[in-house]
Amino acid sequence: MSWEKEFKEKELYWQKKWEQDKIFEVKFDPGKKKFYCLVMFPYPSGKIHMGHVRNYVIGDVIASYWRMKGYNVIHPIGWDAFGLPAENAAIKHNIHPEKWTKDNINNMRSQLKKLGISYNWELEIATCDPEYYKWNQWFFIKMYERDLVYRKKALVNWCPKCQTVLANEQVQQGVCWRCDSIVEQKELEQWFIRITKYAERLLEGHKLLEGKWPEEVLIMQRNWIGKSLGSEIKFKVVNSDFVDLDIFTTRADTLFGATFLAVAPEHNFSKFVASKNFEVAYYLEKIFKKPLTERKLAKEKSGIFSGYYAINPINNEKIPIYIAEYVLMEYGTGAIMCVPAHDQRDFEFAREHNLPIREVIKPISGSSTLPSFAYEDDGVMINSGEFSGLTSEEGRKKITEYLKSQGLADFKVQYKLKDWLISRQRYWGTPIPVIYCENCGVLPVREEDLPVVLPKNVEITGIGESPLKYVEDWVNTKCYRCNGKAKRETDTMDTFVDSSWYYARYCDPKNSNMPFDKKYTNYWLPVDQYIGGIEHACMHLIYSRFWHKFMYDLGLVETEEPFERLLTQGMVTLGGVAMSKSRGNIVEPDEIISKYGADTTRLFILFAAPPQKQLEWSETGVEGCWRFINRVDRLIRRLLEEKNLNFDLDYEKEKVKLLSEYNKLLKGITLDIEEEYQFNTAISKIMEIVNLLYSYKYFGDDISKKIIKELIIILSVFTPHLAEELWHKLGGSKSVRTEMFPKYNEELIVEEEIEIPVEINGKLKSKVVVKKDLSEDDIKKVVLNDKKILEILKDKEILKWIIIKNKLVNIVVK
RNA sequence: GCCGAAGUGGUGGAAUUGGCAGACACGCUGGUCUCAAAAACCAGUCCUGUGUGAAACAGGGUGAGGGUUCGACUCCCUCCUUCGGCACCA
Repeated sequence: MSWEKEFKEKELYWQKKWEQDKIFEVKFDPGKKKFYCLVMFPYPSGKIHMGHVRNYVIGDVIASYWRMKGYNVIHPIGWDAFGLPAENAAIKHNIHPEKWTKDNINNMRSQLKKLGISYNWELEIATCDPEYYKWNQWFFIKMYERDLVYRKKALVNWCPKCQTVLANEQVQQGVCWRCDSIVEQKELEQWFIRITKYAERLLEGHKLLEGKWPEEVLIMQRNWIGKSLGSEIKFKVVNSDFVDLDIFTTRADTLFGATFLAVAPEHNFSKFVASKNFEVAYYLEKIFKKPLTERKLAKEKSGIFSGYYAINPINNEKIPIYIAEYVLMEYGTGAIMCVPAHDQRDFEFAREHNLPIREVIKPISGSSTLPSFAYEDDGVMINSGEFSGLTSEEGRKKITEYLKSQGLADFKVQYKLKDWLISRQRYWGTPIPVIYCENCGVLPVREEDLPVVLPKNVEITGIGESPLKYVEDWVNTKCYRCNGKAKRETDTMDTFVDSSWYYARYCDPKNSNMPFDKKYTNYWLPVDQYIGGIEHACMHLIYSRFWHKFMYDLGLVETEEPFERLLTQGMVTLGGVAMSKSRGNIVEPDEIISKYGADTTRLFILFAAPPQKQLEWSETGVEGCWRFINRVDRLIRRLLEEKNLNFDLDYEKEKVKLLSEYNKLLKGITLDIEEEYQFNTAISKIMEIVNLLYSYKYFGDDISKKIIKELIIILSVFTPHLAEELWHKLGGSKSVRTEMFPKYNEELIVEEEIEIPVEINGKLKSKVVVKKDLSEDDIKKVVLNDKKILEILKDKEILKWIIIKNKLVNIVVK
């Protein structure tokens, strides 16, 4: 049998052995310091891809390292099992979503096991399991009780031919993915979670994460939450039943420059006007026909005069009110004051509709961009009555305070973050636990009636309304209050709900009385290291932070934040672009593993790039890693054969040198893993250790034997199968993965003599060897004895000596 | 448009955070071994020039240009390119 084949069989052998011996089994032990290593759980799409492999291999390095540092490590895995693709598969292949999902899970589980990752499989969960989603429903009810969920009308994508709601990903360039009909917008009553109530706390929490999460992610979240400090100002509407319009602005200092108001087409004021004015009604109808996405992309500033005027509260000026497409209903109040001189959008609108542009802010230094463009920066107020002369910053405060005293304004904090729409008109998700009673109205399901189990006897065709609507014996139920007729909510929850708290469920995955027992979560949480793709920066990582804070408020968890440290890994690419089916540039993990084995695959993925960066797949690089594995194997064979050592006089010196080099490298490896996640450089240092051993003159002595033993332990973090095999070859009886990671010994890093570079005017000219910590004067003497330096200095005048001890000498000459 | 990250040999990537640029690999070239090949091993490999049997030496070089400094891949300014996020947020 070839060695490759033999090695691959060895891998399977060890995987089985680890499982049998339960060496990774989780041990709840409050007396021991813990480490929670979590990778973002996969969606069971069918088979694992290289991105998964990278994610899980990185996770395994971290989990293994801390386990071998003596921490009690929890390293769970599970399945984000609800979602649309299962329904699409059902439509396409006439297979039940549950069957499709479970088949995929079984397949992917066995694929994952081939990687030799140290998971706690006994904690495995799947979110489509009623024992799991029961608690989604439970949390929903707790939120309902605390007024954190509510129902309101919202737009959905509607295919008029299929008579069904479409998810955003089922709308392709504005048409239905199945029948190519043009997609329409339709209003439906839907459930929302009041996440905006937590906006401030989500921002506050960032303080705890600084330095532990990638700065980039924190910035993305901050922008997503989008906090603005401003003012809400009342404008009275002249001669109408509509008394006033509230507007939000961050630029109260420009109030004197407001020459008109604009309101969103969806605003009640617009509807009010449309009811009286045919032209406006026609305009709105035209606007509402356009899909929302298209409207948002429109560059021209369309709008129509409402026929009404408002009173600017600061100067009692009468200004026209427009209905304008560019005003968004979902932000602020849906109405704005328009200051064309100091806002580019208002400026463009004013130009198109011939409205006056009045300058009220002058730059403090430099010149204004007017009249070509709006001047949007802060400055000094002009043409602003008694407020003229104030800076923008003072003006915002003074004007708002003044109007506040008249009851016409107040300071206001605005967020871009919107409430979380969780209703999905889908089958394969958590049923929203609500019933609609003919007498009692909307009622949450009682806790004791949970879970509301998803019925299995459905037909999924992709046509018609939500599949659940047609399951009559499920939809029709009784009201627990009046015993009258009631219907169940047929919408299911967004799958981001499932992934918002799964990390806590892992701590107590089989609990049927509560989501989890605090006894366990208080020990295991927070997650010490979370690993996943950066694409989750804003959705998943905000939702789960919110959910955690909600659990904190319920008293279920003790920490403010769920994830202590975050590592966002880069994509795996081929030809410089992400692997994808449509591009046809996919490398199948299964094929690579069966060709080269798991260890080679792991090693390449870790070695080819630092984890945060993009990783370009390279078959030759993989082969190089396979050769390295062989090189290590040969080293151990050599050790077992080696004999007849002649210890010469230089033995002592060589030994000290080897130990010094080794400890230096080991120190580097430790720092690379622990602090920098630099697995690529950690591996390069391992390679250096191997090279060092190969060239060691007294290979086979006690020192080299000891280093080899430690080398194998270090290797077990990266290439566990190889390490286990070699460990046993050298007589190990227990698993190498349960050994302690070697500690470097600073004292053994001895460098009595150091070579330091000598520069002249900053250019490297020579090198001298000196004793460590030699005094500056003595270094000078050595340098002035150096032939090359003397030659150069012959006809030069020395201006300055720069001597950095043990590092470098630079002579400045003329 | 705004925010962010990055730009280093033929390639992936290093550089103790301001101190010897190119570690460790891949690839390539030459050699050893072999009937041959693979593997392995040894040597070379940033560019240019002078030079030679081999060597050696000089100069240049981290996207471009400027600056700070004895000294810059690293800090500051301007610009270019690539990638990511947000995008009429008042």
